[in-house]
Amino acid sequence: MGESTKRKHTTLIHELIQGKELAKQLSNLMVSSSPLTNETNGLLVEKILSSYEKALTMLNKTNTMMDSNSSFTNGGSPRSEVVDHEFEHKAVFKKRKTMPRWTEQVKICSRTGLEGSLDDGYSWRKYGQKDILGAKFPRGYYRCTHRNVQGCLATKQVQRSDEDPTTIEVTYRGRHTCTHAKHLNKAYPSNIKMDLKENHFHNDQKNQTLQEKIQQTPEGIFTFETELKVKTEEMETKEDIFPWFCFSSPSFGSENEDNMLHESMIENHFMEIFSPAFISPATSESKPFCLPAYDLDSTGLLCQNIQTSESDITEILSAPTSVTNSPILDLDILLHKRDFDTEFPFNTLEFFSS
DNA sequence: AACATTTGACCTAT
DNA sequence: ATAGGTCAAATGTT
Repeated sequence: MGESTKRKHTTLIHELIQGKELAKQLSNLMVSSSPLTNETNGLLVEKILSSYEKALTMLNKTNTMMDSNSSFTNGGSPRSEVVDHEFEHKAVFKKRKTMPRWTEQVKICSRTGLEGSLDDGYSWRKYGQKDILGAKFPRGYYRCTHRNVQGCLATKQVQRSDEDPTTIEVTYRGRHTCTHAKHLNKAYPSNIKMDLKENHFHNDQKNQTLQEKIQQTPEGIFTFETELKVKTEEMETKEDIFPWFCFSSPSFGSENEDNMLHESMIENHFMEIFSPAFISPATSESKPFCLPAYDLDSTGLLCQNIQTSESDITEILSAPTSVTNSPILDLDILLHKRDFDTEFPFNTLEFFSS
């Protein structure tokens, strides 16, 4: 590469570094004010810094390559595309490492195995599963559904705890930058109780299937009594608290978008408390009171669509995402959970202690 | 067709 | 070398 081009590159890098530093200073200034009211701004700064970081990384890499490979000067060549993908790929690993990370431990009722709180208000897509050395249960890897569309890099890992199989450890990485988070939907009216009571589970055929399926469940995970407890175990990056951990925010209730998220999050949690397994709105596209399609994957966790052959049980608890033909379960099921318990007795403790 | 999960291969960090 | 994390082709579901 020519000397003048190289000098231009150096200047460009210098400018980028300066911009990055300025963004950092701005970020520091913002920390002194209320971090919650500044969440949106913080996100913005985070994005700015990330852009600078990316640009610098790419420039540095290009510089190195230009030095080592003088023929590599045509930016639009197929080779450069390959290289770009390489950057991207490596950047993913690098970025993951520096991303905010925190773990939430979700306690599940020993009798249920169903955990509504795994619905954290965002839609996730499973992209991998791994057996972890020394761990009894595999770890599931999830990324934000809107990653491709909006470049949202949030991911989570979900794994059932070894010591206490009634606990599920969810490790989040990265903050959501997408705007499609389900919790934005205000599809759930506040008069939940009334509306729910209007829906009746009166499909006897389905009921029969339910009984059969539950008895077939090898691991006896399901009952219809739920109870949940969520605790935040670890915050590795305190400023990157997941929105719905911020219930005590003094600014809660104001009109900014973030706080509206909080509000609907609480709404969702309210729903979950009543019926985590059945009315959790995790993936349903704003179709109130229709069951989302849920499944237990081999990590023992709820996931969206029902495909696992082992999980025939999910036919019971799943509903097509289409409104028109959704079988509807409602609180009646919950209200009659005792009936279910006596009708389909099985011991989930056995499962969890195995 | 579009979008989901599964799973073996591959990549990176240690 | 190995474990953990991610990719992507195959496959399933709606």
